[in-house]
Amino acid sequence: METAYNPSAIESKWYAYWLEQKLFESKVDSREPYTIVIPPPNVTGVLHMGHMLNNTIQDVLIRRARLQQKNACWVPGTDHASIATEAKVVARLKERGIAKETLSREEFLKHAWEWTEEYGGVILEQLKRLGASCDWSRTTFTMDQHMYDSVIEVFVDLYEKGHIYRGYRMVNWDPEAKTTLSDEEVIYQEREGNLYYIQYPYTDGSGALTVATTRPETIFGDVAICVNPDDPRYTDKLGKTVLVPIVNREIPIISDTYVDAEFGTGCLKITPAHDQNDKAIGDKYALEVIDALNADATLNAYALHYEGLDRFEARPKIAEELQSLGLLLKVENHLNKVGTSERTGAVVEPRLLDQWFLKMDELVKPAIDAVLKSGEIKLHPSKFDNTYKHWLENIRDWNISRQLWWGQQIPAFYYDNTFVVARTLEEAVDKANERAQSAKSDKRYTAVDLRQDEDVLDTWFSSWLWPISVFNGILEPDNKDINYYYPTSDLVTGPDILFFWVARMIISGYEYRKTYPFKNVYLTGLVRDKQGRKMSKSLGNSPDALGLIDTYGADAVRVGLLLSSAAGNDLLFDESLCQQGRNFANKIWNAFRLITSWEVAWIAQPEASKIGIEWFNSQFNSTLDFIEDQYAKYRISDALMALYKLIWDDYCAWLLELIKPAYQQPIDATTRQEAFELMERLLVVLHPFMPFLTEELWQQLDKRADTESICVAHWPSSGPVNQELMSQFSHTQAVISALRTLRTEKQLKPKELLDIQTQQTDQPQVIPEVLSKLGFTSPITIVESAGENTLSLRIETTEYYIPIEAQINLEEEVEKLQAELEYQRGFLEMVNQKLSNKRFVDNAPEAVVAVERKKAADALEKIQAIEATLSKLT
RNA sequence: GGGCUCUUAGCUCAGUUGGUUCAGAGCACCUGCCUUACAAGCAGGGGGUCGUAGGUUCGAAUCCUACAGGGCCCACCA
Repeated sequence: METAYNPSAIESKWYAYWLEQKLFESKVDSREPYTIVIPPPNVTGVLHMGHMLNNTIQDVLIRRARLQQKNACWVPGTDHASIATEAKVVARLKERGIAKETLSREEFLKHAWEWTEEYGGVILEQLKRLGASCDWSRTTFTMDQHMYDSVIEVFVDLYEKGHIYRGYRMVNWDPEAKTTLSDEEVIYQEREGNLYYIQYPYTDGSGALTVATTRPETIFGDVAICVNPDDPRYTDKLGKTVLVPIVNREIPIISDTYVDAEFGTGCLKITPAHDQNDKAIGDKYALEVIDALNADATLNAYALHYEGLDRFEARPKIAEELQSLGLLLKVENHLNKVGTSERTGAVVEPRLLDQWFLKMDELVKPAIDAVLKSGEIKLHPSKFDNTYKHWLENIRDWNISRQLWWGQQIPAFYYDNTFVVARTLEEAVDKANERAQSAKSDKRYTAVDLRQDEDVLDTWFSSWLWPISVFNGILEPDNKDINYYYPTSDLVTGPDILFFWVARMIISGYEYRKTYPFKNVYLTGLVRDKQGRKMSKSLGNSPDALGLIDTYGADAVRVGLLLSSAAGNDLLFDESLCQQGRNFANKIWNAFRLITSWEVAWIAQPEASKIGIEWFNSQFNSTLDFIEDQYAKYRISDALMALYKLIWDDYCAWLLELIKPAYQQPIDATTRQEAFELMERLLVVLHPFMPFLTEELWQQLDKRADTESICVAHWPSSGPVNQELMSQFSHTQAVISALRTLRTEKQLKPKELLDIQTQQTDQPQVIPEVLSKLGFTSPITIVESAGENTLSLRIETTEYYIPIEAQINLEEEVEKLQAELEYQRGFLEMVNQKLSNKRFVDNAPEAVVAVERKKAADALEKIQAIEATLSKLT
């Protein structure tokens, strides 16, 4: 065996083996199911650090469940991501000189499917490199036929239940993608802008009214000027009219308490077509709506000679013209929040459009209760409860239509001046005719009379069904998969899509399965770089995920990611984390090399080995209990760290050193057997974190049948813990540590056996066999006095004081002892002071007072011992 | 603007109901070792008045208040 672990060949070998053995495939059976549905990545996405973290956690959970003999099912898949994917397809077409507008819907979709087939699923292949144990036979794409049909079914159903409606409303418009966005898809950013003070001349020629605006290009849509009714500056102006500059259109001055007299000049221009609040005021006072913008955010004919110009290009030009007209009073710098598109980054334009909405007020109720009242669903960490609650309680109707082609086309069919909602065109024709019939109309419709809505549904309107639709639970609500696997067990995702996705899945779960979609939600943190910056392409600070696997091995990367990422905490990623993972893999590799290198002989088991193994069993059991507890709390990092220490410190550093035979000496059969069994148990517990390494070693550790894999080995159960032995052992460790320190400080040769003489002052006992095995002889004798250049001194360990005999420098030692004496006297005084405090003695629990008394007694004892030693020396 | 949350060693973080075991872990760092599993290692070591200022208490990293500085979420101030 090589002296270092070399992951690359091993990883591909075992992944292929796992697939071949179908170890990740799950079928309904009588075992307890453990289900995770993957947060489907964008079908054309590539693996980044966030995915790696997220999917490693899922894999850890699913592999552990598998070892616990549960029926583990991890459903993988991808999302069609309508805006993002459509944008990419449009860009590629543009490169080839094809404009989307010149294509029919069918032609465009053909290109989109081509793209999907070309790049789709690359990310799933990359997940395999990471070791993800998904049931690939269940791979699902949100545009698969049954997934598509599920979405349509749900739309029709919700429409029929009255939850979906069509409305002419102010919506968020992305002028780049030329589609509407939901409120959640708008990201507000602070931008440096200007506040323009524009003068609107009174029609009666009595001067002008000054209005402050950040968007002078919208003056073409102005329909009124509004002031606060209590603003004394304007009370005599109410009822007058002013002229909109440039277009010279006459508009009234009105008043409403909405206007803040403190801001700007206290005058607000009302532009109902381009601002949510203006629309509200416009509606209140029955004002006209003038839309001065085109879909691509260029100005239209209302803007006269600015027609065709982009809104941001027009802005300074309009300011210039106003300046030349003498109507621009001043321009101030102004910081304001601008809504931008989550996908394209374009500045979002509020627009009045006919759109489809999902009414949320009723649907949301069970989703609130599930997390905050019944506790059916738990968020990890729970600090997200508040955020979740706030969002759901203030939820607004969801705009679910998108002006795109890539996605599920809205199943609404228009004819005459009305529409029907139906699963298919045929069904729509029938419905239209039924409706005509019941209205006693003679009119009859055929397919050519009906025209389907051009829009598609928001991507999240398909992903909110994911935990149900991957098991086909919408179309066949009683099939055996959905009944068995749903509700799923755990969901692992980032907090950035808590609203987009998690909350909505909970809503749809209660609507369509009458129960929660998952029991636990593990929210990971964001992966950031060492400086705490978000990883992004433009900063170039995002490491190549697959490159890391190539360099360090998948196991090492997994460990590196997990070691320092508590749930919900951002992870400041640094490559050194992977190094730590690699070092750990190597440590285990070498421990394995050691135990498999021994010759076995039929000799008696040394006492030290026997004790060591008994101790390690206790240590293992107590650590396993701890690990189970950490898993139960979803503290994966802590579980891993405990295991890391168990393997590195306890197994390698202590146990192996204790049982290791002398050079080229054989080992007794019992010890070797025990060491192997312990290693095997450690490998199983480690397997969820480091699947490849553990499989390799597990296979080499014993003869395994072709079909045997650590993936389906049995998770060990905890056993009894010998507390007394644990205590003795840790005491012995402390003594050894103290002795080593002494040896280092006194610069004794490493190999030199240090004769120590210990005096037991209290339980627990040191274990002489352990001391001896590790290079310290330890006749238990009491040293009464110091000889020449020899001192009986006390070495402090955590709890006890052990007299040690060693060669030392007397002067130095005296100095040290005097310092120690002073310290102890001060300490004693402090404790005595506390003990003479009546309030303390009366109020503190008995045990606490006893501890203080013991401290005092110990200190006194120490002082006396030091004084005695000093008197002998001087 | 509203709400939530955080501040503990150089870094990333544990620290449950205030009380022995509370001032910890991993990494990094320093010193000495190429000792026959592992230098991707071994042995040892130094680091913190727990953000600041008050308060409650016999006792505060822990509870309360204010302040300072981060972070997150939400919100229509033109």
